[in-house]
Amino acid sequence: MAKLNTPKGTRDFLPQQAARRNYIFDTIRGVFDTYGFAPIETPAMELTETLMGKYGEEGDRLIFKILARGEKLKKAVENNKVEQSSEEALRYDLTVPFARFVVQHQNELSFPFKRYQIQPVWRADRPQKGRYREFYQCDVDMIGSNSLLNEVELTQIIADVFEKLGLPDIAIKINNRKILQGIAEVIGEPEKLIDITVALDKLDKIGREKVEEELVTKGISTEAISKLGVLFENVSLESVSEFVSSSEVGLKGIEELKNVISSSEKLGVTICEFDPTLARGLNYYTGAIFEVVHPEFPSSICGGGRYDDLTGIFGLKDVSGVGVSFGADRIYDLLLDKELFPAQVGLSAQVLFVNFGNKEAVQCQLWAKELRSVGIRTEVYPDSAKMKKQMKYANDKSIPYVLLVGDREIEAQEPTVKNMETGDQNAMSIDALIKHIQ
RNA sequence: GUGGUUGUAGCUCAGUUGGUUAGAGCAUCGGUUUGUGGUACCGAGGGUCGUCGGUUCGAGACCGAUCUUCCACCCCA
Repeated sequence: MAKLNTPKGTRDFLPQQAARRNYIFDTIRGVFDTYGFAPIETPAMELTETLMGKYGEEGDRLIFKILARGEKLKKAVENNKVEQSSEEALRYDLTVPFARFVVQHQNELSFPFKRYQIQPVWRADRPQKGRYREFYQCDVDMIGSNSLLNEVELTQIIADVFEKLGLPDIAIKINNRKILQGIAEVIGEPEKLIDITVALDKLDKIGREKVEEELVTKGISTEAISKLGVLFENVSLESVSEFVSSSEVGLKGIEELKNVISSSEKLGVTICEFDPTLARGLNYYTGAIFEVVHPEFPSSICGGGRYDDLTGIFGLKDVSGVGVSFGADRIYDLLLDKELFPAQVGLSAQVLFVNFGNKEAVQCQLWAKELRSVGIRTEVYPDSAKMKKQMKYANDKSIPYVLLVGDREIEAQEPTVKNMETGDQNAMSIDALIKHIQ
């Protein structure tokens, strides 16, 4: 057999895996529906210019560019051009395409606009555990409303989704970019917000010294770094509030954060926790930022935040949005590790008709039609293969009832029904079988 | 993009310091059983040892490159 493989970081999904993935998508979609979000879809590829510059330097590098074709490629090669990519690139996430979508269709939408979108995205990243080059994001966003009610609704949605998936032991880590901005202001380095937040994000991972080293390499003054000192020792909500008390933006962030956490708690969502080191590299966040983690999984399984200016880049000012993205592939890996997939996910047919030959198969098709009309999942084996093969097929697919239809059964108008679990079998009319199964 | 790691049958893996025709279990297919699966027994198919190049009389084993896997960075769902 020829050596076959899917491209790096991409996978095939066998029937059971696909069924389990659908279970995740269906669960998430079900929750989104109950909050009144509407589904949309956008193309797998966007114009390169739509994507570039929205994700920071790192993000831009990971965008899959599509090669130019035909004459354009020929010319580029002939002229020794470095740039041989076309105008198109595969989408890197669903949020930026959504912003483009909103601006482009602003006159056809009514605001605040609540949408969800479950589609694959592509990143030219190095694959590792829980990290793929093609993966599905399940995005839910509301745009055109500044209200913190939206943030609260998102924490409810997150809690609902993971409750339904049997994963209540998650934590929603919350921070606010305004607080981080306040910190940057207080230490006198407001321009270095991104560098400071990214470095701070690693505090629990690499420790204070390494963070300070990184800050130095980013050109932040030692004076500013020493001012940060207090935060390294005590990063409670109180200490951070105190730290940013001279910054208007910082205080606003604290206020928003407290509001979201306490409002969520009143609605029974008690898994939110303030994490001042949560930064998230995506440049476009301006307010609340979220990340959902599970103690037994190395990376976040859901993340998002508020973005005030994203549509501004495409020419629509003063429209704020907030949303989160569920990482279906990581959730899949986690559910698999913890063996949390319900057993009935991916059940095949309930009934298989064994095929004895053309004449008998016609009777099977007629009876199968009756069973299907009342919603019983039914197959007719397509070939009059050996009985052993057909029984094995039913056994392999865990089909609980096998129906044998030969001359005797047609004569009596009652198929022989075999219960594959007990091995018992007896003649039964189709009506009796329907009653028995239902 | 940086550093490391992995690759032998569909899957999980053996393969002695380089030495004839590379093995096992599971899976698949066939038979024992032409109207009976899940157990048992018998048998069969399936591998240019990831790929290309090098060292050697001789390479699955050694060296180099490349691809892939996984891991740590970076970043992120």
